[in-house]
Amino acid sequence: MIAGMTTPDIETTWSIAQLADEFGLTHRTIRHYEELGLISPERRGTVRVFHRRDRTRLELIVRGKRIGFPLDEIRTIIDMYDETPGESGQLVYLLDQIAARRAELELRRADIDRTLAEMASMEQRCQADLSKLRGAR
Amino acid sequence: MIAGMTTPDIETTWSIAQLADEFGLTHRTIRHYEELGLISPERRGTVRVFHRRDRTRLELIVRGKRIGFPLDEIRTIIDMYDETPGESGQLVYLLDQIAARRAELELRRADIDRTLAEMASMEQRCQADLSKLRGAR
DNA sequence: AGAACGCTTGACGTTGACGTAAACGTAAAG
DNA sequence: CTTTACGTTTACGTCAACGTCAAGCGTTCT
Repeated sequence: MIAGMTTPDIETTWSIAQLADEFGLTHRTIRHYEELGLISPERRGTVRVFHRRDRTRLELIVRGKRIGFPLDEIRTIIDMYDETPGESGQLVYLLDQIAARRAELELRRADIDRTLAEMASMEQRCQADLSKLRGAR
Repeated sequence: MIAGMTTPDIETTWSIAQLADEFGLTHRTIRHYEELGLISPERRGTVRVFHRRDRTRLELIVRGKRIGFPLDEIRTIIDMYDETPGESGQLVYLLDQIAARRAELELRRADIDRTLAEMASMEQRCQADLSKLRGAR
């Protein structure tokens, strides 16, 4: 009856629409990521076929975006994930990259923590003021 | 000799150049923030004079940018800081805003933590591979 | 007086990250 | 066989966040 509706578990490839749906992206966005080389889905004729690798890369992309990285940087980051450098120089380079990103991330986390702390204290003040108002009524 | 070089402690206002320097921004950027209503420095004639309020707002802006917020959102956030709402409705609204931003921030923090964890494990693997290579030589 | 600073306002340019519209291919369903 | 659904490329548009001149004003140093 409805094709592709049953046994979604064994499914090992995805269409652009499925992934767009799953990650809340548009087709255009996904194609854009391909243009920038963030993903490179298989082509069956002209049609894009996405494998698990593409799916996980998309996952990393949206996470990177939530964190606030630009797409270029995201590419270098997710490229780090599935590079398997056998050579020593490459390994050192990768470790450098990791250190750099890590520093950046920790800076951001510190910023977030401070902001969260300030918001907590703001919330305290607000609720104090509010209960004062409620008491005065 | 050099004007404005001595006793920088008592200084309570700043020029655009000083703040640009201090925060690593350009004049254009600061003016842009003013155009968007993120700051509103005093005008002495045509010249901008920045007070401590503007300075702290700039501080919050750059932090917000590091976190990855768009300038619009940053404005609503820093506006929360120095609003003193006497009315109950405003207080509730502010509390809502705080909750929303807070949720967003915690999501980002979770993303960052996961990424940091993955990077840590990547680093482990890399260093293991590296010491293997070094041992084999 | 004149040159040099520092600051100002336009106003157009650029980059990143997509949106959007046009025009077309393909394959199953009615 | 046409419609419908889903997919494709090409190409121009848009919005945010500035960059980059150009031209001018007001002190201050010389």
